Amino acid sequence: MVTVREEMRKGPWTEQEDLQLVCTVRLFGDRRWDFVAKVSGLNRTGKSCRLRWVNYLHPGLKHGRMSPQEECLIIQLHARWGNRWSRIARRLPGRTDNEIKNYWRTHMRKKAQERKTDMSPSSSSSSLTYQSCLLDTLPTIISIDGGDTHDDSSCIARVFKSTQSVMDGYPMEQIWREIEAPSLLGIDEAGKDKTCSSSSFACPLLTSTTSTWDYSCPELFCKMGNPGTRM
DNA sequence: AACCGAGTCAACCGCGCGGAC
DNA sequence: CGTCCGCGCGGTTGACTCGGT
Repeated sequence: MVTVREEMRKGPWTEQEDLQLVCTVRLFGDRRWDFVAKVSGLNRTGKSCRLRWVNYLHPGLKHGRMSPQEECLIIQLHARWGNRWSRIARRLPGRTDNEIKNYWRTHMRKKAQERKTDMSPSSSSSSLTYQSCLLDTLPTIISIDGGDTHDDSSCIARVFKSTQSVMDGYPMEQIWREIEAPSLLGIDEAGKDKTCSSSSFACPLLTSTTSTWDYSCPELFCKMGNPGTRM
């Protein structure tokens, strides 16, 4: 018997692999990834399978550009929690931590570059700052985390609404310039965040505790129609 | 038409945490 | 109580796309 240890496959997923993974997850659930990886016949690690599922195949995921509301929410939540992408993602239905992380990095890099070339003091002349906006809207978010709000969708709507009104007429340009000092907000970056751990605000389709996901969800197979497609 | 740089996004890696034994 | 193992998270990388020159 030749005991050649087969190399685990890496790199982009094929349509066939996606299909295999989806079938296996349908059968066994999305918790035991090592097991799923084994029984699926995919020559992939459990980790890789989980990542593919969470970031691409999971039903309910949105793909495409962030809406202005989502952008605002990301800014606010990042100011509050820092790089806790998974936590931020739970507040954004259909978005993954990876997506948000990528989005943030892309924009931060861009804005950092812009700032480098634009260090003129006049740029900070505005008396209205993003942080002051944030202080206005923060209670809304905190009330969601802390209070036992029950209706998720109405919570989202409220946050979006309040952020939108506050951010109205406030250029994203300036926002990005000001977001580097979240400590100014008096936010406890140690992030104990006791309140949010029990929050019921998370997207029902995205929470990591969705072992009870309804496998009959038709979206899955809509998605399977165009696996791996880029936008 | 070819080249180049910036932007985007999927995927990998390493680490830490928590549960099982 | 200590060790092992699986999972989740955050950071990073690299391939691909697109727009400008």
